[in-house]
Amino acid sequence: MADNKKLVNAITPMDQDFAQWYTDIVKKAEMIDYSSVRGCVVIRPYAYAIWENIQKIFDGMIKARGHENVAMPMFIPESLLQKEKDHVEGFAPEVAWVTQGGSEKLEERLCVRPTSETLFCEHYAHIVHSWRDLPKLYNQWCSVVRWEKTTRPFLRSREFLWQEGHTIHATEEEARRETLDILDCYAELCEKYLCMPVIKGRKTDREKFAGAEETYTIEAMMHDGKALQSGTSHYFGQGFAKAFGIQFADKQNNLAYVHQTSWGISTRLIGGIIMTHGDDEGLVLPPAVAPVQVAVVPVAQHKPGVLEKAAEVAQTLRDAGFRVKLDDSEQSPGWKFAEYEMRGVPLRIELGPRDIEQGVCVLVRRDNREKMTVAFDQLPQVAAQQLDEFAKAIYQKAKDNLDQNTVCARTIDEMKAALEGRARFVKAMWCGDEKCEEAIKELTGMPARCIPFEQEKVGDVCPVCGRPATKMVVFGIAY
RNA sequence: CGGGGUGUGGCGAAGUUUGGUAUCGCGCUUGGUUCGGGACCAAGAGGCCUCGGGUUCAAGUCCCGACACUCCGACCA
Repeated sequence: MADNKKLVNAITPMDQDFAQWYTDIVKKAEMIDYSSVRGCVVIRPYAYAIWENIQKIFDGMIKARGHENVAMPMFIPESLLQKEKDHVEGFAPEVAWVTQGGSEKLEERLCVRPTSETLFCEHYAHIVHSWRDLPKLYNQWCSVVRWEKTTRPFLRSREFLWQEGHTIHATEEEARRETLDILDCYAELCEKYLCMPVIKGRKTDREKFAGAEETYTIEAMMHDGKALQSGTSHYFGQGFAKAFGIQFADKQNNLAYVHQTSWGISTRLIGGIIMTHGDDEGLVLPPAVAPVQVAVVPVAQHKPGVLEKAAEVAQTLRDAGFRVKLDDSEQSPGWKFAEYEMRGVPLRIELGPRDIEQGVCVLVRRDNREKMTVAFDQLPQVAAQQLDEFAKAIYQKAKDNLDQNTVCARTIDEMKAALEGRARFVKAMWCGDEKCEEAIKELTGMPARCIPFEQEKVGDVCPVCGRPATKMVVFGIAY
């Protein structure tokens, strides 16, 4: 009987089939439900709580930097979308259109926003007149729609939640600094809070955002060695400003165009967390965003005093600022242990009559299943310390994965060889010619992920054309 | 959008070759016994077999079509 149950609830081992493992997790940990529209999912409370925690952290970061939240409409008239040529070309293939309102056919069809540059631009053109109006540091939390061909929960859905920042500045220097500062915020969010090491860098022209002058990115490596673009920040120059007429009188009373940025992170980060830290038992969640940081499991809870003590312990931890779940359901302790491991709760406390007698409880870490006996009066300090070490440990594990699966290559053959058996990141020199970049993609299957800020010299010449090469590029298979 | 796979109570499957009363396990409900790694016993409830058309006395099963999920490719946060 117990065996059958295990079979039913089993998560496909990640080494056997990583994609199936991912799908099993999002369903079994109650993160999503499929809706009747292809590519659109229900984000269930457990996953949404993670998103809310990400929002709180990042929203706090940008508010501290002077950014303000706004809400833009979700519809963009076709004529507005078409004002910037590169932009519309980039997005046209994947926009959803509204052609009818009620029973009336619309004069002009409306696109459901795939991103809101055009709306921000139109608005900025209305409200900006003087250098005194600048900068405008706007952000919105919303959902956007992109009619993707193939979809996967969190990683690529037709509607997804994100944050899009859109700022305009009086000078190029200030706008460029904003672009890079935000990239640093993204890197901090990922590394410090989500425990995901990232590579910061610039996208090649081929990979940059439609309409951008420069696109910057943070690239993370998933457990299977594939890359996940986890955040992106663009410098637009004055391209949009000119297309939309965002002008202001500068200090010398000359009419000038603004310099613009935009940047975003999305619920894709949740997919990143799953694929960075998860294991065959299920999720492993970074403490900073875990909806439950400590699960309290009473053992022999019908015995007098057990539930009372468990409730007291849970409350003590809540008072100390932790997110705590006391599970007093009728499930067996073993079931609860497995359940909270599957859900990735960083710490579990087991508490039974034997412990209570001795004034202790058992604390178990999700990452290594290490058990330790902790006196009640030590609990808040030990929990804080263990959460801290937990975060460091899962960061280090992800960092080791990144380091051990990043290789240098000087020739196409070496690049191909690097992908033996599994996906990896490959560092190689590049001459800067887009044709060579394309050749590498064709020959190895890897697009350029980014030109890292931290450059290394891994060779002297481009592996494709043999010409001198000075830029080191990270290539990899992407989600 | 191209190529595969799948669709049967909430979940996982059998049944489809050879058409003939809808099966099993888990979960759920109720009662009882349990409780330190997914407990056990007993009694119950729950199904237009994805949807739409055909063929047939009769369709989960055969034929045609749609849709969804999923994997592998081309594109993206």
